Amino acid sequence: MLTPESTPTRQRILDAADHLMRTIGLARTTTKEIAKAAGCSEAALYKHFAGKEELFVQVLAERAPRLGPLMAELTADPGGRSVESCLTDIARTAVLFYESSVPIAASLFAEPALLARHREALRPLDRGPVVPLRALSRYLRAEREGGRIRAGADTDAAAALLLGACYQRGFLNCYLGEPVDDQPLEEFAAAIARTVLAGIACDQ
Amino acid sequence: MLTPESTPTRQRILDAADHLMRTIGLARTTTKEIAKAAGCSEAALYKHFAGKEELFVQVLAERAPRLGPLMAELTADPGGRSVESCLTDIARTAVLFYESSVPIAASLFAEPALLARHREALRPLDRGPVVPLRALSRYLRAEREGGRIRAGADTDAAAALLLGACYQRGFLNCYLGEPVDDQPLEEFAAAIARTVLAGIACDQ
DNA sequence: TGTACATCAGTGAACGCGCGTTCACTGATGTAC
DNA sequence: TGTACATCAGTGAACGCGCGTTCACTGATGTAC
Repeated sequence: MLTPESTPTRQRILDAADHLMRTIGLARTTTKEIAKAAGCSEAALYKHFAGKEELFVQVLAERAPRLGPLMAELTADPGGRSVESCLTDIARTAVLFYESSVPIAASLFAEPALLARHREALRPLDRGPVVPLRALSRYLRAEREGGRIRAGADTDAAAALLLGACYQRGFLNCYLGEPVDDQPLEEFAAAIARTVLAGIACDQ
Repeated sequence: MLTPESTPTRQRILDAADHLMRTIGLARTTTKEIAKAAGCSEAALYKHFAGKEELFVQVLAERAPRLGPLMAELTADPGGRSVESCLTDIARTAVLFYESSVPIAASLFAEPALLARHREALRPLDRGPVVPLRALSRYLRAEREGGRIRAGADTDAAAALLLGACYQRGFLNCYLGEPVDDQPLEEFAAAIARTVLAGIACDQ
């Protein structure tokens, strides 16, 4: 069944806008370009959205990738595998996620009014960029109670370090348009996981 | 003496553009607004710059804050103070620096053509966002040779962790328009410095 | 069943506005003789 | 010294273009009787 939100044309418009924002940039993503990419008339945009800003807000709400669910999977069964391999998986996933979300998220700084509206949509506690930080800290606390992380370890700081490194790497890859250095992703993920863990793991 | 590059009107235009990009955003920073803020006519902009894009490129080249020099200061005399207090200083400085540079740097994603031109200006090895990462890694290597950092420690990973955490915090403060959490900057800086150091410092 | 009407997604063409840019010009300062 | 001309920073007004948006309309599908 077709709810108003899942009507095919509407979805094609959102897909087209999302794709254009990533490729030609927010500033060049005009109503004309969106309509052309979606295969409809410009007028059709206004049948589905109140205006251009409203359309962008919906793209952000409905097309933004989410790291939360991915991390929930990776930390679902903490007992089965080593903390280090778990953190390595998280790091690899996080870099790729940030690489995909940075181009759109960052470009909002060019339109503060849009950024402000988007912020309102992030108010719910289970949304927004802080969620992964809290989820990782929670996972580390669980491991601390399980005795695999040192008793005095600062799990918030460890989470900020690991995800921060991934975030910066994802951002810089986009910003520089090429890999930051010649270190493969897998190696980077393993190295930061190992190094942050060295500071918080129990001595064997 | 007045070189063509330091003529007063030109400087006022650059200042005005820089200020507007930070406040009303790249998209709303029009030639009309810049001229008004700089106290000159729009036509005057074209006496000093070939066009709007050229003006923005110069703002990026001449007004972008630099973290490198600040870090050079902080790591100038490594012997005198503890590594932990040094890393704490670096973390505090880095968060503030990133907070100030994110709004403009990020908004370039809205105009990929501008981002591409800016990247060319970052080609010199002593410029660009990778410089602080390398500088911090170099400092840590020096400390490793001095015997205050463990022999096997991965200084690149440690640098990526510390500055990455600062970068993400700076970005999120701007993105969310309010502090990420209620932890004061000083506490955050101390916590991540301590935690990353725990993984790489020599056991006492 | 056929017929008359309602609903609805979507269109082509036009609209006004604000943008970046250019033009012919001005008034002040410097310079040659 | 005065005079004639050159240079230069800066201006007000206009320009065309592309943008977001709206308008009257169409053709297909659903519905009452």
